Amino acid sequence: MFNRFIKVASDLVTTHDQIRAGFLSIALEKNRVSDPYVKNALAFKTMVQGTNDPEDFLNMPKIRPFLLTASGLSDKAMQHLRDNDQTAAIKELIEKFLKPAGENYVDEVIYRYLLIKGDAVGGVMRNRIGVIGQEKLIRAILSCINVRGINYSWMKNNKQHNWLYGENNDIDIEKEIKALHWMNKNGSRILIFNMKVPVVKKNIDICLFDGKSEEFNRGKIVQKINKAIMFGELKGGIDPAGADEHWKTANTALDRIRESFNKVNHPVMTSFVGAAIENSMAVEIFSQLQNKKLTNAANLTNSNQLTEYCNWLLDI
Amino acid sequence: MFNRFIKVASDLVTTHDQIRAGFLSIALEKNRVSDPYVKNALAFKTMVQGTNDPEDFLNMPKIRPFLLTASGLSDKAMQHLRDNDQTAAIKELIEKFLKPAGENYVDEVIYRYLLIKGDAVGGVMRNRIGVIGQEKLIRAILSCINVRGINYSWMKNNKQHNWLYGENNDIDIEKEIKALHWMNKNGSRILIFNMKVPVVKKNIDICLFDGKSEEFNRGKIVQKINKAIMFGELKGGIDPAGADEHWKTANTALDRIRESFNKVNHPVMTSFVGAAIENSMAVEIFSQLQNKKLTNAANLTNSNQLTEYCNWLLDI
DNA sequence: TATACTCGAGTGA
DNA sequence: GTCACTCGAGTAT
Repeated sequence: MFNRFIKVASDLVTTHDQIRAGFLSIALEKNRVSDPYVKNALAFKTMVQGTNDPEDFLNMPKIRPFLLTASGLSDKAMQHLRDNDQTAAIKELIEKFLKPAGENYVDEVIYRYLLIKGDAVGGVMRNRIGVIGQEKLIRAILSCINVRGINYSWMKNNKQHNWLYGENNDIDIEKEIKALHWMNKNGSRILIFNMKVPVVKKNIDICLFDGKSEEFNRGKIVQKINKAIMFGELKGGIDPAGADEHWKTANTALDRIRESFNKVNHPVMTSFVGAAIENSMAVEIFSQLQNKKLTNAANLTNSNQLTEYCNWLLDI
Repeated sequence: MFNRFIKVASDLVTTHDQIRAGFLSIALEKNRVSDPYVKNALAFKTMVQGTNDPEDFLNMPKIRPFLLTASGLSDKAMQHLRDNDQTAAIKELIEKFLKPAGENYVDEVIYRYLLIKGDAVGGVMRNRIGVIGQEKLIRAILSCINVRGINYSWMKNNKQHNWLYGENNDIDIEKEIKALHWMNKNGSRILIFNMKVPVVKKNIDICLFDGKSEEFNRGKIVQKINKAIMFGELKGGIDPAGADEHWKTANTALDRIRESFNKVNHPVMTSFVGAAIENSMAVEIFSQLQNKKLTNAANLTNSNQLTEYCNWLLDI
């Protein structure tokens, strides 16, 4: 059996309480992320004291980035635009919105800046939520390692590429772990997070290789097809409305992994860990587990399933 | 051959110019969508004139929705929270951010409201972009119909379910079309957009059925397995960074369609139309076209490919 | 540096 | 109510 705590498909489904908790923590974090933009707006308000007309903004090169945002351009959009597109956007902002606002033109430009940056805050948040999911998984793995008294080493998420000896008082190291190494009954194991795997030509969240610590070789182990053991997709988001959407993405990603490794005659195991699992996708996941398309799975918000998944990961 | 204008994979790739144009039109539209929120903020500012302290807000029930937003809660999040969660969020907003802001507490609450609503503006925009993509496809189909002098009828996107005779001066009807009907050499055809198909248990963007207009039967034709001809996924977004992400989603969606109809022994054709197509996914799409997993495809921003796709749709 | 990762803000059937 | 659609705001490798 793949996971003792997944006996029927519905065991995979996320509870309402977990969803509520997830959205609450998003709101808290969003307030922190918002802070600098509030400050920017206040600073802008000070900087443009003394102007009498929105046209005056055009003579203040320092506020161009602020105006570009206020004119509706995300940083992402700007990468695809030319300088004159951007200047045109600012002029349109002034003509269409700031001049009609009359004496309220300062509020108008600040309000528009904040609306556009609010979308940016959303983007930053989504990345954070993903990182937090990864940290939660790593923390769970470390807990299993510690409970079982397994010796391990870990590598930081920087360019040093040196293994650090795993201590028992390893508080908060999940925030800086790129890779883990340990031994099990089958041999030496290296687990890497978020790595581009050349055979697939794609990034993969969870990558398990057979290899001694020195075989990590500055990340080059990902090129050794024969060392690959298991790959997993991790989805840390809690939104039930996004659950099926992101499972569809993960499903294609996992298919690409299987196909790429089958093509080089080295089939690998695959797994899925998700925080937002709804009924209909749970049925698909469970069915893939039964027919062994998927080797293992867990709901990230279910500590039993997660522990079971981590122990399996440590043992294969 | 599937499409005369797709001879090699790279023919599918979106040009830089189209990407630029897409982001420019997003910025324009975003400014329009932002407008009401700017007005809300100005209205709030007026309403709270006369308050001296953020605590005063607690006695103004009318501004509770505004405060909820300012406290970091999206409308989506609120669906998953209880009343006391929401009240707690407002109290935290006041204690943690508004009181520390001192006499600037009104600006602070307005700025936070706008940042959170900015994320909402992003959400509204994404839905609009999707709708605009659908309208672009429908317009292209109508153009082909008109150029070829095909008689057609169409049904509005409402509960009436009556067929309207297609005129040649059909300006802007793409905005209200739910379904189209016409005849071709193979029989009577009904094309429905954005319908849940029971066999798949999922919504599908483009649904082509064999059926006389009366067989539409208030949408019940989607239950007639034998009437199904072709299903397509449409992705109207322009962002190249999202291209592979959304193609992965579409790919699983198309797989579900094929599997569901194969299971009931009625294989159907499938197709993909996308505005953001990058090289690597173009290779996958082209390969699926060659091995006939995918029956046809087009880049929504390439009018040759799109016209070819629409004519194919009218003829199958 | 090209490429593809993070996920929920909306919406509607 | 339930479910799953829209897509780009960021980010990183």
